[in-house]
Amino acid sequence: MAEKIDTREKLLAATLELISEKGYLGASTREIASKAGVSELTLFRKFGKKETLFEEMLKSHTFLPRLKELLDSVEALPFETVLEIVGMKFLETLKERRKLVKIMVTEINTYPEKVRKTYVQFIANTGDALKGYLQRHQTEGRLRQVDLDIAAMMFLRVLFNFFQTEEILKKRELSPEEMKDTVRQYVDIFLNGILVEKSNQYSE
Amino acid sequence: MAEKIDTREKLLAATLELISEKGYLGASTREIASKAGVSELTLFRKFGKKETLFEEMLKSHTFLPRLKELLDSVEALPFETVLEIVGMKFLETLKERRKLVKIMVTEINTYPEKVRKTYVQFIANTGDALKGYLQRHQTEGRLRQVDLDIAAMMFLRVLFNFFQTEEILKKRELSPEEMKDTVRQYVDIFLNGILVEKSNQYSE
DNA sequence: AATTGATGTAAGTAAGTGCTTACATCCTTA
DNA sequence: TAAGGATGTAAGCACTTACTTACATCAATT
Repeated sequence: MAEKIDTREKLLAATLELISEKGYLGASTREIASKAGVSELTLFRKFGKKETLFEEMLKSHTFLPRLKELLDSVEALPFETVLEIVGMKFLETLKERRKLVKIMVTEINTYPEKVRKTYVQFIANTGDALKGYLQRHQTEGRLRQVDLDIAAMMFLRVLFNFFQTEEILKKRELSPEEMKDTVRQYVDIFLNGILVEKSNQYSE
Repeated sequence: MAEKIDTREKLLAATLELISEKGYLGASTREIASKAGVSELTLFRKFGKKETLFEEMLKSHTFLPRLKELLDSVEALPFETVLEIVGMKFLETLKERRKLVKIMVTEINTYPEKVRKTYVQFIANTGDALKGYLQRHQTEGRLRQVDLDIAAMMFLRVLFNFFQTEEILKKRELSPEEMKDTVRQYVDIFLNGILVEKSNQYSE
């Protein structure tokens, strides 16, 4: 009877989809059940109430920012490259979890703590990992004495807002090339901003 | 009979307040009218339907980013100071329009075009003004040859996301001192990132 | 063959929603 | 003082919502 799990997951997927499109209040349990291809009663048998369904969906579609491992593997590469890789990975994860990101941004009113938790789990964790990487280089004198909490978050804030504006607000699909270009330009400015020495590759 | 206008404005204010708290669907016309201290019927007599009320509210609470004038008046000051002033002004405006900002971010699903318009009107205009300022200095060789559209927006994105995370997501009241400190650190990195010469005020 | 567990259909409930209608009460202006 | 316009109260309508109850189906397990 493998349907048991399957049904649950179909419901969770439909919930993610519909709530990201219409919001928590706009997505009715009838429609969610219908999209999942099950009866509404099944929805209530599995989750009891809509609120629980929403919570379970948030739990199940969590971010897994495996950035620490990634950073270890690219540590030897030049600064610029590492930041570009981190930036791209960050944007790609946002894109992959597009619907969840939209819900996070949109449903702060619905269940503030749960949504906040999901957000922090992803953004703050990524920020910490990035901060750790920068720290190693700061102690070796390659970076200026800026606050690395602020600096790491600054980098992610730019990317997050870029994603939010283009993909969520403007409903525009970002191509990999456009993402890469954009990340490059942000990295250029950001890196120059925290490096001790100018790289000057753009001097005319 | 000055009440005519007063009633309208009380309704618009209540709409802003309630929709920012509970979302468009969560804020009922009954509750809006009650918060405005008028009867629900009055609401419908003035606005016909909820959708119109929402639209009028968006129109009435528009951003007026008088940044161009501000930039003219501080043009002679050092770079760092100008950016700090612009950053603070930007954050202050976001704070002042806190509820509207929240609605903009939250209600993309409700009326995408209207919300987008409100957003663009504010952010893009501020970005343009800032870009103009930077451009004058770039042509005089003080700034590196970075794309100034990207650069100006980068600065605003950091601040917007900072505001969004702290004030909206974490529901934390930012003090002027904290805002000033934060802006300073972002300006420091950003400015170093676009300047031709290092300012080096942080070298140990 | 009997039992069990997951699912379905169908009908319904209580509450809330946006919005309307009918009628009354003011206050201001002519 | 009469008229008009803005507001109010009250009732209600048609609809949707989250959620429930009663009963049936059907596959896999025992």
